[in-house]
Amino acid sequence: MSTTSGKTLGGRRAQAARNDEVILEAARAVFLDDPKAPIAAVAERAGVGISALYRRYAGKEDLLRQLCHDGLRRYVAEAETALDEPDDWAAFTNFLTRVVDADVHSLTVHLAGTFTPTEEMGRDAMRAGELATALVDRAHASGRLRPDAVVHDLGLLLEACAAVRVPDPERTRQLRRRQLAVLLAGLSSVPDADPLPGPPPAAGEFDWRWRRRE
Amino acid sequence: MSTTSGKTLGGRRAQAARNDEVILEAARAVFLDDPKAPIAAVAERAGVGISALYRRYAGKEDLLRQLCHDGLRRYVAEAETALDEPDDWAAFTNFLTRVVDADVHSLTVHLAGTFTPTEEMGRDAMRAGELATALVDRAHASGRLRPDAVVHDLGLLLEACAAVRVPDPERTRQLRRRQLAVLLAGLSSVPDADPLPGPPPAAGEFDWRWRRRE
DNA sequence: CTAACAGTGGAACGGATCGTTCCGCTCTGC
DNA sequence: GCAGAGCGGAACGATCCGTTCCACTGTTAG
Repeated sequence: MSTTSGKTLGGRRAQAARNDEVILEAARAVFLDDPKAPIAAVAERAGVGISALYRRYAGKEDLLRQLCHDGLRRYVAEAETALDEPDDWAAFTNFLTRVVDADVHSLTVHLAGTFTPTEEMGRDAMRAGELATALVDRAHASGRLRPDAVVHDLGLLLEACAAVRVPDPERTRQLRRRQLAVLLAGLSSVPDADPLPGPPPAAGEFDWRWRRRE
Repeated sequence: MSTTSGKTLGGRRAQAARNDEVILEAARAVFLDDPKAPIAAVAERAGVGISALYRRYAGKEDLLRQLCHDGLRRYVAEAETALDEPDDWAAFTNFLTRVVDADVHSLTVHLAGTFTPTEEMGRDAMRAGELATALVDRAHASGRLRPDAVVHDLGLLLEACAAVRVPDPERTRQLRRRQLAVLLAGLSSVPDADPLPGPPPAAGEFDWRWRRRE
């Protein structure tokens, strides 16, 4: 193998570099399945020892934080991509489909509270909120989103989809798409529908998860 | 206080009888909030010692089983009540509203797997399935339920509502009603709607929770 | 060729949690 | 007044889990 500082590395270095990916992937899979899985489960799933984990992350909290932040960035990225779509309603539905498929909700909200967030995460979360608002505004403009739906109804919607879980991941994805279809149908404007009940979900009502667990 | 074997008891006996209720209520509240809360939390919430608990139940599993069975019976009772309603669609929606309000789903599905079920529970679960099917059939007959919705879509729906959680219980109820409204709107038949995607949820797909945790 | 070392596996440790038991106390019912 | 039902809560033992530590291995610089 090449030993110089070229692109491809052989031996230990290469294995180490590959482990970076393998470990992150394993962590995603494990914590997606169970937000409070032990760290040893991640190592086992990755097929490495525990040391390989602690060499890369200061502790469990560090790993969780990174994972959550990745999820948040994914959310923002999907929103930005969706905003490029010319059709207002399609932008809205495509965004939700992508986010549900990627299980971003489990990576962000369900992991919150298990670590102290960074300031950058706060900024990203704010940006995420702005982008979501923009998507909802455009969906309203298209006339296909029922007028009494608000941004924070997305929180309910994503929670509902993330709650669908069966052992098989692919089947989970299918059932979530079905759930999403029902919810989107329910959020579509129809001539004379009863208005949605109760005070609509408000800004701070879902932040409680982000506060440090007691 | 009367000491004879009349209806009202005074002193210790009365306190003990009252504790029966208090403890069950506390257990419901605690395990509804967190399915794997420690038993001590129940005792604390009830304002009694741990002994008072173990005097009534052989162990945690016993308590959980009873709680879950109660939830199942409640589900059946609500379904039977709903079936008395003449209007087919109203029977369907009223049933769901009652079940969601009572948080029956958290009492049954979310507690499953933490104990070995009894045969009677199996029978009740089967009866619950039959009643739910009857309600869905009538809803279909009314023409207001979209034709491609199936019984087991109720599982998704209830899961979605149970997933809504905020610290305040009353607010939780409001938000769940809103979620339910969206879902019911989505399940309502409209002239030319896209069919729901994917193979519909099937019979055995939600039973995995009832299998003993590995 | 070899000494230093980055990278690793996994045993071991210490703390936390939780179900259950047990003992001593109180107050009732006879 | 006494036997005992009912109870509070400390104590115990079993897990579980995050983190540390050490011995080992293959690589790489010189």
